[in-house]
Amino acid sequence: MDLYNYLYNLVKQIPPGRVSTYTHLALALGDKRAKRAVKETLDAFHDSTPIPWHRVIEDNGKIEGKKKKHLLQQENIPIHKTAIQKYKEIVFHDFTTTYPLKTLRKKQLLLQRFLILKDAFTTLDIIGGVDVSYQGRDAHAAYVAMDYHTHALVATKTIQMKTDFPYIPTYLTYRELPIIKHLMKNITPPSLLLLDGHGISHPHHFGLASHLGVVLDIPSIGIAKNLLCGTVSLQNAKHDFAPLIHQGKKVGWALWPHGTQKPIFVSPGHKVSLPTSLGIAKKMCQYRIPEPLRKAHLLTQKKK
DNA sequence: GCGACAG
DNA sequence: ATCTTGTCGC
Repeated sequence: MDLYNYLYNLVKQIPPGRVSTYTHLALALGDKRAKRAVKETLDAFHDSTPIPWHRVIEDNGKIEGKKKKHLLQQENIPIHKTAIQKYKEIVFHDFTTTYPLKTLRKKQLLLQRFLILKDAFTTLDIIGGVDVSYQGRDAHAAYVAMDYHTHALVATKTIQMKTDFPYIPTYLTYRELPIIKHLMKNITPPSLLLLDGHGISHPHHFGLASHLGVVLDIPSIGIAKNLLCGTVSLQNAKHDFAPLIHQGKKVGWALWPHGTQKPIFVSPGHKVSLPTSLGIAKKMCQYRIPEPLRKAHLLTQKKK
């Protein structure tokens, strides 16, 4: 799903003499969570695509930027200072759309039925780690495989690819799935895969690590540097970890490797139990970030 | 109640 | 994630 292109086609629907807002476009994409992504996408890429980006403004009718103001005035839109006059009368929100994000959410929930949250792996030899970095729409992904017991480096691979989906909270999978799928082609499957993001500690219990685990059919664990949902149960904390609770259910752990100030958040992806996910994450931590992920991150940075 | 929200 | 320099501390 090329969401950038889908967004561009929505923007093209705004007629001259009318304006729309980041939020209305996000709703037309299917989720108001996409508001930030809409703004960032138009700000960053409007130069490289022929769309009337200047007709998209803030929800309050305020205009940021001289260039946008000038272009709107050329279309006879009355502006006083930074505010559009009678802006509510010219706001366009009657988009023709199929709400692609709603469709993706449904697919996410269908796949979630295949999720297994028990230890369902036979061996534990090779631990893989995947990380992706970006410069504009250019994505670099790296895979690092290490021996679970000796921590010896076993394999690495990096690839480059164009991204067709912006970052939207809770839809991270759809940004990174294409490049990670490509990255994992023709690779000896590891016993288990570490991913940069959440597993079941996700509003719909199906974050990046869970989604990729199911799609690739590989046991997986999510390692996140920030919380997406839930709270850390500090009253149940042990020396270096505490359970992560979301809607009354345990969905992962906050882990402080080697007494670090800021924890990492560990959650089962697929075919791994809660206790096992914590144990493996802890065992792979030489620094704050588990070693296969840390090495993968360094590789993607070097590739740019 | 409202808003924010992994990377 | 990315934009970015020096700097405080083990």
